[in-house]
Amino acid sequence: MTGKTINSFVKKRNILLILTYGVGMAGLIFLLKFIEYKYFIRDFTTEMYIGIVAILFTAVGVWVGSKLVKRKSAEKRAIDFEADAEQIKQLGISRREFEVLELIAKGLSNKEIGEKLFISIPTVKTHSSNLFVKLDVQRRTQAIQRARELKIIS
Amino acid sequence: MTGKTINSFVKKRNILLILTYGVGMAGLIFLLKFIEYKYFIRDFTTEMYIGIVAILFTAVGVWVGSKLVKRKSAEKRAIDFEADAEQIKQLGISRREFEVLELIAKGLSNKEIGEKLFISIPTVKTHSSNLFVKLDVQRRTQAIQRARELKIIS
DNA sequence: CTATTTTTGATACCAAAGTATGAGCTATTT
DNA sequence: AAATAGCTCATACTTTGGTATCAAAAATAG
Repeated sequence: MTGKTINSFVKKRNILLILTYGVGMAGLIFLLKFIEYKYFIRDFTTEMYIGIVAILFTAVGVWVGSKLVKRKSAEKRAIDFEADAEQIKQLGISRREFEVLELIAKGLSNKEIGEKLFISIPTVKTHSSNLFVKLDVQRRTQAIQRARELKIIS
Repeated sequence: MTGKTINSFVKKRNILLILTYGVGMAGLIFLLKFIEYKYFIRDFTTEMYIGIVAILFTAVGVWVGSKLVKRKSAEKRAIDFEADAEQIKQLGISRREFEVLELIAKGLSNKEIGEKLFISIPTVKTHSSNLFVKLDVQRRTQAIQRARELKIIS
């Protein structure tokens, strides 16, 4: 769950992607050569031929470009999501406290949180109170805001 | 601020975009022709020439593709943002109630909201209470959650 | 100009949230 | 075995939040 693990994962995926594109492009060139020599044998003028190449490779480029951008934003999201666990540990937030935080952010009352986690209201209050100290806030609404800033909840 | 206004705006932008790309491509083709006839005059083999065309147009395509995707997501965001005003009116949320909602979401207490808006605590309570009815919630934490779902706040 | 909505405020009361303190229990680590 | 950390719960108290009801300016629409 460390940054290095995810980074190497992303690198592997990118190498695969580039390979795929490379093979695809080579295939396209081969296809063009094949068409040129086997079927039309110079029936097309050089201009037309170049036009076809330009259109085809523009299309390939558009596809690659959109893929790359989508992948980039997906990586960004992955990195954002990863920041969570680190932050939680760094702030010393315990497992139970985090569960309470999530339910607070969902808008549950202390009573509802207690029912959902099978603990008493005083216990919920203890957890939330400790949580607020660790998040350096006074109220649960602030805790929601803060936790979202720190990306420990969505 | 209506949907139609934004849609026509977006259409205009897209037409401009396509024109720009078209002119750019035409310019590239012209440049290639220019190079072909004025400088190299068949010094390059057809294969090399096609290779250059393929690489250039792939690059153009990648650029166009990424631009298109970025524009698409930007439009999506604009549409999401527009949904706000509509929803707010549909729910009958008043200007002042919305201001209170925003400050609640920022984690402010009723007292702090009152100070910021220069109104008394009872007034803040009146607004928030009416707001909760319109959002169909019981607590301010739920209101935050609900308002985010409805995209009337970020 | 009048009708209506919005905004403002008060009072009273109850519910929920938050703090402080203390304490028992259970793993885990040293 | 002892220390540590996390989870649990209780009691008491204070603060904040939320509802209900009423009412009066102020702004806006018709």
